[in-house]
Amino acid sequence: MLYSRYFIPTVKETPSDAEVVSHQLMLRAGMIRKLSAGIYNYLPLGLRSIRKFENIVREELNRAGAIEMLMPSVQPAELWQESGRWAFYGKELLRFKDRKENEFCMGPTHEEVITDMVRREIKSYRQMPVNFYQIQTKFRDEIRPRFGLMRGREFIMKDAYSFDVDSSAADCSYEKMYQAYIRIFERCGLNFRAVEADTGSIGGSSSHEFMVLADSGEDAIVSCHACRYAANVEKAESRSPHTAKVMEMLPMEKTATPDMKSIADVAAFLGLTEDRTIKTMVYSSGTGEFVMALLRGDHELNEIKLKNCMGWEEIVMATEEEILQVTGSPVGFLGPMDIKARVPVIADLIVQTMYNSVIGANEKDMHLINANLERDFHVDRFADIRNVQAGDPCPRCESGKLEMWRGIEVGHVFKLGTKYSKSLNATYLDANGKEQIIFMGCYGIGIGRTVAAAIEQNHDENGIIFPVALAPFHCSVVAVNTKDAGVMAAAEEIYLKLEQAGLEVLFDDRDERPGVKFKDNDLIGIPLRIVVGSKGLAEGKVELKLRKTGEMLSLPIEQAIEQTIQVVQAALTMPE
RNA sequence: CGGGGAGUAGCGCAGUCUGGGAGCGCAUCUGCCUUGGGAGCAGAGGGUCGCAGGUUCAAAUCCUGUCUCCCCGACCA
Repeated sequence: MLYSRYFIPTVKETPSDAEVVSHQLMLRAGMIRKLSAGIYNYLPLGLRSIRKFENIVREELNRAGAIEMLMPSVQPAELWQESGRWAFYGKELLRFKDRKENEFCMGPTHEEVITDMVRREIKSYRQMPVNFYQIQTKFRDEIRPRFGLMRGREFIMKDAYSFDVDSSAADCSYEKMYQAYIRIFERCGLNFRAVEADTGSIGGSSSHEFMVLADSGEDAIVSCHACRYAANVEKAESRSPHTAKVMEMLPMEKTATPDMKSIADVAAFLGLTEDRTIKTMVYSSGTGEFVMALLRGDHELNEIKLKNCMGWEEIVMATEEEILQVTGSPVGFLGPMDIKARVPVIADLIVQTMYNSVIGANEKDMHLINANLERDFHVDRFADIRNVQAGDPCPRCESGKLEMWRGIEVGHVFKLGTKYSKSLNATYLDANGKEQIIFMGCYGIGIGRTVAAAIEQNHDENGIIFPVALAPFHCSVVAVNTKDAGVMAAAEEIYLKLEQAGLEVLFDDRDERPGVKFKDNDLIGIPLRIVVGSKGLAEGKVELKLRKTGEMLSLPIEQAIEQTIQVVQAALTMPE
């Protein structure tokens, strides 16, 4: 490709509305341009990287036996009404009517459409297992799109759906996809973890997320340093505490803590560490039910765990008025004693092991010290309702401790069970001619998000450092001075030879000063660069520079070509 | 949806408080010059100041409304 005839509108200054590095660099490198909030044009260079990744996904899914198809992005409301999600999905589902006043939506995901197709076409156990996938544009009207391709409203997603005769066959399909995902992200050279995850609104029995590790990630994940356990913090289990040694209970006293509303304030005021306090929080189901949650003062409540524990569909923090109604106390001094309304009290497991704690007196400006379980206050149920912390013991192995990371969710696999096949009545006849419900799994990969995550993980102050597998071009050839006929001839020859070898080459033939070309080549992240200049050429040499290491080699032309080909091929070789 | 911020040339911004010539840097175009890390000189083009209404002799600037975008939060494969 001739740079001068291609279209790479690079930008020197960082656009003011881009916050994270991948967004900034994709804009600066001329890969994307915003059309509207969360909606982007993919410019030629950006599209090349996206296609690269799509093809890796295709190759690995085909290898795993999945079958590609394509579903429409516009979907009829009836299917969503049938599955029950028309009412449930909320404003994220973009709805509209056609000229005949029939209701439609832009597909945010395709469980309904694929299940509808399958229930019409798959009738026999002989037709399974089967796994359909597509790479297609989704639309989700996110409350707050941000970070460029990281969280768009319109975005490209690979979604796959497996159909099996029973639960154990479905587990097998799930495992295949899980392994395919590992290969996909490994081929991209990404540093990632597969973690246990909450199933959220998609539902189903269990799921794993594939997380690219990056400080800018929106998710917190933990992994055990000793065993394979890894989980999203939303889901990560805290190990039930060893039974603590029994301590002598001191007499409880009420003490004034004027205006001390936070745990930090109270602990400091009383001269104690935060782990000696118990904090009390009130949550609502949004439908008039409340729960009081007790946690050790230095711990954080995990709303998802509490929600699941209560069996609620929604969970929201109670408002100050609601708290006053329920407890009779203003926020900041809550405790489980003498509460006005009868609400369940759920305490984190570790509260069982606490003695002589500080707890809100349920009265303005008052706390209790030396409060003890059972003697002084009652708990209805103990449950794991806190977020794990870095350094916590691993819930699966004896010696491990949990490490904490930030991650970008690039893939998610779910065991759906019969959630959709049941509501949409997708059944088959088994070997005995008996009707059975199909078992499903679904599997997503954010295409644009993965490319963005790769940039998030691979960049420096000069720009993107693409892994070879995702680079829009494998290498570039830079002619330092385009007016020098010898330089141009040599550069062109190198360019042609590399292309003949099957490499994707960007030939920077622009009539620009060298500095401009170097800056642009660095910015757009081409892994290898051959620079042809008059000085080196006089000695028959050119320069080969590796974007990643900055390593610079002065080599004879043929050798530079050979090495470039070798490096690219080595990087692209598929595992096994 | 709550809180905060911003819309002035393709990009980054000043000007708005205190009303009166629409500006700066980069980019673009022309010419000269230059060619190993975003050069230099000279010249040129480009903006109904987000939109609508109001106040005024006069509005980018004051008032009202409205739209869009960004950040934080809640929310979310």
